[in-house]
Amino acid sequence: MAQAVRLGDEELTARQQDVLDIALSLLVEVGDKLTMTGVARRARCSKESLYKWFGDRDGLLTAIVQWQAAKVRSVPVGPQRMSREALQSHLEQFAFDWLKVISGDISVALNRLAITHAGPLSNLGTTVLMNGRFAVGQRLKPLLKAGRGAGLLHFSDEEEAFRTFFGLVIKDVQIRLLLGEDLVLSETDVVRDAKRAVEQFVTLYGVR
Amino acid sequence: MAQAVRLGDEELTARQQDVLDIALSLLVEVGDKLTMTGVARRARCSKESLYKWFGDRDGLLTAIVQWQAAKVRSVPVGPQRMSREALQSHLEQFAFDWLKVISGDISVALNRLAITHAGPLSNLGTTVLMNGRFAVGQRLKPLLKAGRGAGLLHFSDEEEAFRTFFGLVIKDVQIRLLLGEDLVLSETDVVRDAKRAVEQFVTLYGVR
DNA sequence: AATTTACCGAACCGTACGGTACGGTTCTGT
DNA sequence: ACAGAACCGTACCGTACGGTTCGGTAAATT
Repeated sequence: MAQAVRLGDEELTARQQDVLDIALSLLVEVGDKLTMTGVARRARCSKESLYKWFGDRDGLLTAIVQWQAAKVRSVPVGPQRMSREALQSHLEQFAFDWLKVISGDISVALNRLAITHAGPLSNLGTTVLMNGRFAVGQRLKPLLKAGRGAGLLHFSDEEEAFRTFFGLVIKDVQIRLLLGEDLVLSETDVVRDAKRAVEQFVTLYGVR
Repeated sequence: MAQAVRLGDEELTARQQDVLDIALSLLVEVGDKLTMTGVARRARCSKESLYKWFGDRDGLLTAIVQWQAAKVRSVPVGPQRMSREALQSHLEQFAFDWLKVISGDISVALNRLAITHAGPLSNLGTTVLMNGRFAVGQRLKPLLKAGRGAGLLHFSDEEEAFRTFFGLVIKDVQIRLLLGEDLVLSETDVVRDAKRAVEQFVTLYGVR
């Protein structure tokens, strides 16, 4: 038996992980027209295996989302001593990474998928929300609190501060991409936008 | 022949307008599971008429979006003399209205629909973008420029100023709603958020 | 070697839905 | 009053796709 990786309550063999990667790339190409037959053909596996592994189509889609989410988890920033420059630099790095992810093909495809199947029937929307906006909040808030602890930031409600950071960084980028606008963000664009967002955030929440 | 209303290159009879309203309400209920048979049954018309009037399913969806967009157009604000209080009040009103629309069932349903069918094949995404984000920009920018003309605001790039306003007002509300989160915004919530967004915007772009 | 397990490929089934055809009915204009 | 257009309701067709079944194959297990 090949190496298995735990994911939620399931464990995935290497083969199944490969299939999920292939299915994800296919999803990026064809969007919601992703079909079980198509996945099977591209992954050179049988539909029977897909149903055996993932239950049904919704199970496959959920597995794709969770598998991608598991890959994205990154290291949390520790609440170390914060200089003003270090805080600014961390925030810029954060904004940069986030913008990069949000504007990537994979993020757009997964968010489209989850939005399409949003509703009480499927939990895809919840999953994407938890692994997207929520997870980012969990990683940013310690940084904000460290900044406040060092006397560099001032805010009473960390959730509200985070949501403002969200707005300043993402602006209208995500909705425009989701609606299909051909918006190309060069590396320098992203760097500039991230810097400006942090600058504005510090203007609003910075001390002195 | 009943009264006809021009819409794009088409003109719609009163009956067709009724059908579009009914189709829209059905869309809000069932989302992307909207079916031609369902529309025909709810609207008490024949499928044949639907196809005669709107061509195909995509034509019906496009007509729904355009019909709603035509109803939403509101009066532009004139570039009158601006006091600081008047500008602030106008911006707050603007933010309030916008948040209200974005968080409404109809906006969520139409944006979901357009995102689902985004891509080079259908222009639904473009239509929603043009009548949503773009139209709002066209209405807000004169207000911003009037504020700048009165020496109350400072910015070099009005597009950038608008996008910042967008981020501060909408924050994560739209994406959370699109992903199916059961987010209830009371009237007082919206008022408070709109005020805070304008306050922050003025902090960033206000003079003195 | 025999048996079990896991898988592939392909054929197959059921159904939902987009789109069309057609007979009957109401509306409209002369 | 009458003709014709517009429309309703429904039956029907074709297809795409989710899901199932089955025969064949190769590797692992006993």
